[in-house]
Amino acid sequence: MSEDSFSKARTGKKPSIRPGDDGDAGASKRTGDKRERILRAAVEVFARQGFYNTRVSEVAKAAGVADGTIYLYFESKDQLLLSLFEDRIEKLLAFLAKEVGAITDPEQKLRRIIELQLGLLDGERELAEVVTIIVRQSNSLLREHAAPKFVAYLDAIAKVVAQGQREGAFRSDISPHLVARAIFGALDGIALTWALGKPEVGALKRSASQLSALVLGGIRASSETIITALPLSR
Amino acid sequence: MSEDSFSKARTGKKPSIRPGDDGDAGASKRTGDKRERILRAAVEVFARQGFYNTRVSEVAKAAGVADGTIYLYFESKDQLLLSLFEDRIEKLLAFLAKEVGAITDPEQKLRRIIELQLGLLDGERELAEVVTIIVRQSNSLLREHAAPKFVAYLDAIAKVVAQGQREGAFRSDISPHLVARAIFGALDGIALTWALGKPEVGALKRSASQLSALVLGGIRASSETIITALPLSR
Amino acid sequence: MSEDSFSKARTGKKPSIRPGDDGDAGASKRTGDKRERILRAAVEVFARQGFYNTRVSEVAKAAGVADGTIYLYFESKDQLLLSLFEDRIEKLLAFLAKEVGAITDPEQKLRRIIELQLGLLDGERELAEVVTIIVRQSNSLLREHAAPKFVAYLDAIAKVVAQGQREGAFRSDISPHLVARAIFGALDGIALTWALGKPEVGALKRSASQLSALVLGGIRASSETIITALPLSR
Amino acid sequence: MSEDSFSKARTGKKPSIRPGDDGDAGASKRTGDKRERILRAAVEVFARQGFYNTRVSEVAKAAGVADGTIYLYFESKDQLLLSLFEDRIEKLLAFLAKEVGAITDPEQKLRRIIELQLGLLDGERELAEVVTIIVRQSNSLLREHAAPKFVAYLDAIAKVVAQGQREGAFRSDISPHLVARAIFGALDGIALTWALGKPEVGALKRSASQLSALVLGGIRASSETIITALPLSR
DNA sequence: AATGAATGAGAATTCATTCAT
DNA sequence: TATGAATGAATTCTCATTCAT
Repeated sequence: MSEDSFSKARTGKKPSIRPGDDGDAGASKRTGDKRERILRAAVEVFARQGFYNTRVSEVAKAAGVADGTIYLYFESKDQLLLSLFEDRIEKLLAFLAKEVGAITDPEQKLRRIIELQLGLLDGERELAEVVTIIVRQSNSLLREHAAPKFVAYLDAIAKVVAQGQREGAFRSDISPHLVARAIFGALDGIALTWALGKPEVGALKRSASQLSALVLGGIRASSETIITALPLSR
Repeated sequence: MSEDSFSKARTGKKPSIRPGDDGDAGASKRTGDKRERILRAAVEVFARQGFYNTRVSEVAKAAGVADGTIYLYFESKDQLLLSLFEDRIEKLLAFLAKEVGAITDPEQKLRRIIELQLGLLDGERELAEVVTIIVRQSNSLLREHAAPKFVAYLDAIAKVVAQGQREGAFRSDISPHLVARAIFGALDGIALTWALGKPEVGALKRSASQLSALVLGGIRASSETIITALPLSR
Repeated sequence: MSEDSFSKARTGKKPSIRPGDDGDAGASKRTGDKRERILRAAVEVFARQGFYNTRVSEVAKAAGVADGTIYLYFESKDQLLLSLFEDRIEKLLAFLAKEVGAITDPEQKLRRIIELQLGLLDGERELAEVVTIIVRQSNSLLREHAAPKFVAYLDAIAKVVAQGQREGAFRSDISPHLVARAIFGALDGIALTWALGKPEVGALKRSASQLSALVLGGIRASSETIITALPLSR
Repeated sequence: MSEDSFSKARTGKKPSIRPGDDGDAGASKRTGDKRERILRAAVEVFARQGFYNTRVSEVAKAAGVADGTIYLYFESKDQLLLSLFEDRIEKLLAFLAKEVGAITDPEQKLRRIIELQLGLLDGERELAEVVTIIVRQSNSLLREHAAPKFVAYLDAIAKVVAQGQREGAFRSDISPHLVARAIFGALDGIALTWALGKPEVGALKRSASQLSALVLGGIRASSETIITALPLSR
């Protein structure tokens, strides 16, 4: 169901040497600093206005740098979005590994993941936003460049589901990947409508716990028999 | 968390009398025909390339009309997207009412809705695509103009959930609206990943039945007690 | 978690910081220089081809800048014309004040004004052209934006006439403002036909002195009695 | 001080046979009727909005015909303006000949001309408007196509002045053509400022008589000696 | 490294003109 | 003849990207 180009540079003339385009998260003194400032500004502005409705100059302004500076760190506006995504999802995966790795119960793991993506954990809200933002912006970006990372994220969720199935806690008749997608989508949908309405933190928290209930109710092994007894489609 | 205007036409001068602005779905010979052709072309192209990566001229070409013709039927590119959304979601709601109205069992209703949005019902795939497409393109559009219709769609789903709760078939400790959003999001997520991969109808069908299983397992009344016995969040 | 503006662009977002918007006539190295170059090019091209028959790109070319550069200094093509008018008429008024202020005799003052508008004074021809050009291009511009300045110019002429009347040098039975308009119109008409034919400087000079003779003959106090003795209209 | 293209047709494909493009003023039953209606509508709309700010469709609407119909009578929008001018100025000249021919006194003749161009004579206001309108719209039109007719009009005025000079009523040291241009310009300027302000017929009438006084005072033979005794320019 | 003025390709939109009915 | 829906060339304006300082 989706789409676009995300290729063509407007004029041409690829830049050559950029100061700190190491892709390394570790911020060096000046460089990484600025790169990070730009990324942070980009998340904020893209989240508010959308990628296509954001001018590079707006990101620059929000980052407190000159327009041209952005091109010292990123090849193009598209690359900026892509870098943003890769950089953040990597951190998200790392965070996930750490957070979830410490938990043994699959159910608790899923709760944690849900809270994480809804930005309810610590100061990691920004991390969470990026995934959602990117997915909503450019399918072409997603399709052509970011898909692997995105898939890795979904895989991480799926792995938890698979674990639950192995341990007998979760029903086995549903594909872990489907569950992962459904969870991701549900989270995305909740975030969307939450953003469309009047954002209210309490509501989001409540949604998180209800979604957990819903999802866990759905995959808990006990549901299995009943479900399969019904005709699945018409 | 969001953004834009979706208002001003370039100059002004609203086209007052448009050839076929009857709003009638039945395409008359010349008139409704052309408007409809443009809408159909737009769905297709927007779905493939995304709204922002689609040139008006591309829609025109796909519709087999001249660029200018588009502006005989729609005020602007933005309005085209908006009209598309309003026109289709209305039909979707009507279709939903008809399809779902004939069913009494809430569970079966939800299955039907899921199949509908995944475009698995008859030739109504296009109807379904539009909702997903628009939601992915412009939040501002959604927020400022299309939100009411979108909400109506979610409400229709929520109503089914509420019915199930009243009848005692579904657990009552989860907000029907949350369920609606979650279902919508899950469907959207599934459609997205389906589109990102190599679209294969069988897979989508399987996903539909699994998602039904997941969701129904999650909201069936039997899940209730178990869930609430667990700590809802960390 | 959201996005775009959809507000674009085409219309809003006033260029806030323009490179050289000092309004200062003295061209600094880069800045005022370019704005001034564009204005000068605009006068020239508009004068030759007319506002509506001039493409922005033609002005750009004449100014030796890129098309987009024009929009760094002026909001739109219309604004360029308006700015041109305001900028120049202001200078014209200033020049008028200086030139005419030094003269005491009202008759001599009028002569000077006539010469000024015909572009016979020094290198001030360009100043003069603008007034004539704008008046001929857009009534709406004149009506909606430039009228005050234009009126100020006419007022300046009227003031001289009024002075002459007070001093008894000019007849008092004709409205100073009417005289001002007539003089302006006559000058404009002369310039027009001069431009329509084969421009020849000598001719313009002769015209100036003859027009002075005509006008002064018409408003000199001595004419008064004779005139009023005749039936003014049918 | 002048300009434009007035040439290029937008697409091409010159029409071939038009119903009533005889250039004949005598309106045939259907044809001339419609042609005349279009012309009248054009004067009105062009006068109000200016040629370049008027859409062909607006003229059509004002004339109560379809857009395409205009092209049955006129080759192009440009040609419409041109035809308008030629048609009307011819009538204006004829009217002038009749009106002025009946008068012997040059002074009275000039008064009459002034009143005519200000649209103060009978129902001939429209005739008068056209001259003023065209002169303000497209110099290129004037320069390339209408100049001869326009010159004929100015000549008619000049002739009256020359007659007065021959008869000794007007001073001989001013070129009749210059006087003609000055009168034309003054009238034009008065009409312009009248239109820019709040049109009020009384004011226009008063202006006419004052302008007559001014002009006649300026060219009456009695002014001569005094004038020439002064230095004409700096 | 950083800046931000300048660039110019690209895109939406308009509107004179055509032509099938 | 008349119509007006359709056409598509032309034009303004935007904004990602460059590069001289």
